[in-house]
Amino acid sequence: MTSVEEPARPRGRTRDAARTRAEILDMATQEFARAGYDGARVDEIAARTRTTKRMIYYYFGGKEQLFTAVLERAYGVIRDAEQQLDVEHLDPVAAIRRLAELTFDHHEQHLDFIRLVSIENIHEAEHIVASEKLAAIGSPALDVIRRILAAGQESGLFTADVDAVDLHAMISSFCFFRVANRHTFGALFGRDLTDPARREHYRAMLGDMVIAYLTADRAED
Amino acid sequence: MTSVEEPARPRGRTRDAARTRAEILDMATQEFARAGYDGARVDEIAARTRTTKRMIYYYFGGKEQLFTAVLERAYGVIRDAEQQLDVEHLDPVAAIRRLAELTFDHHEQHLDFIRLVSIENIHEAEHIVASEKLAAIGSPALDVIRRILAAGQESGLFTADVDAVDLHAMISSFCFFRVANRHTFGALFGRDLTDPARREHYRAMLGDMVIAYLTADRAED
DNA sequence: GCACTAATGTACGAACCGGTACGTTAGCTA
DNA sequence: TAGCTAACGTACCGGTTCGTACATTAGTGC
Repeated sequence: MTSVEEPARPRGRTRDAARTRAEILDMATQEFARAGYDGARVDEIAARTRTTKRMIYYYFGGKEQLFTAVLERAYGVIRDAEQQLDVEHLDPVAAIRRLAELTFDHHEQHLDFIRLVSIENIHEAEHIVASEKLAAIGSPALDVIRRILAAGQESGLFTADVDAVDLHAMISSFCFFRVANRHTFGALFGRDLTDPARREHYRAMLGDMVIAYLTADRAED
Repeated sequence: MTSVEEPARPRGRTRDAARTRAEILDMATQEFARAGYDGARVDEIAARTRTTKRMIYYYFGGKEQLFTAVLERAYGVIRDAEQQLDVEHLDPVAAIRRLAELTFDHHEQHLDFIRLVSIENIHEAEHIVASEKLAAIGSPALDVIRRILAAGQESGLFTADVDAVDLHAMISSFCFFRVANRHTFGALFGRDLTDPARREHYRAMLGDMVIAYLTADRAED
């Protein structure tokens, strides 16, 4: 990728199945994220690789399967990142805040992934549903949230009656919306939600919101 | 739309520019929302109207302009609904909660609109940016939020340092995500965020979250 | 009732695009 | 080094799809 190719081999197309496959996946990710499933062009993906369209069909079978493979890899990256989570040594409040911040950062750093998820939702998650890999991918983050939540609720720190899935949805909502809808939001309300100058503001706002919700005084209930 | 057509006119195509235009717009909204911009088929839109493809080009010019017209009308509907907002007679806490609930309901009732917004974001809001109508559409809801927020902050009820745009983003995030991403979320986490049985739960959760955030004890700051 | 135009229908073209038939070669193995 | 196969390239096909040229008619104004 970093212009290291000519020196290694003078001319003749070397054969490297793994590299070719990975290169197709990389370019396909970019193209699908750029234009959506129907807007993406198989020829365009091929043109950006060092191989030809023929190889896309050779390795993946077709456009549909290629998109599924792109999704599988993208979700795999997320899952791997979630497995690195290390927040359980913190007290529940700090742990949840840290988790929210990491989710925030992750969304910001994986713009292509956010687009792929939006696109997949337009297609009603049909590729995910049909994928065996994605059916069983699980979510390490959910387990982490579950344990922190249990600790916080047991100690009486957390008053809210939520489970891990709902809390995950709450955190993801804000992170996802901020990135995915920044174009229409910016155009209509004149505010760029991803302006670096406001990044810390929104990151703190998310943490404040989640903690306020979890620890709110619920005397009135 | 309710099978009232044959009795009125026996056969010959009656001419009604307004009706034809509106019918095209209706079907285009459905088709674009169903399949995305590139996935939508002009022929399919035409087939669902009582007129022909020719009329789409006659009235709108092309696919691109048709999509812009669809967006313009969809956003117009939202704006009109927002102008009906009547919550300022309530105290700030109740007013914000009510506003959040109305936003929640509105998202749930306009699934096509949510999809169109997702699609427009994939295209980086290019149609909105290019539309004069949408550039000047404004947001009545923002003004309402601004006033409630000012009242709440002045009285000391609201401790959070947010402005109307950010609060609107917070509320919209949850409402939008719940509907727009329900397919991938459901497939991956096994929970249907739009299950009617959980509707009240999420509606209350949103209100709780926003109010908790706005009124949180910020002694530690 | 005549003329004019807005509104509508038909038929078709040309480019695009996913997919494939067919041929070739690098590199490993025996 | 001969032979075999995974890996690759070229050229092309056929259906799809946006868009339009051309013909027609309903309704309106005079």
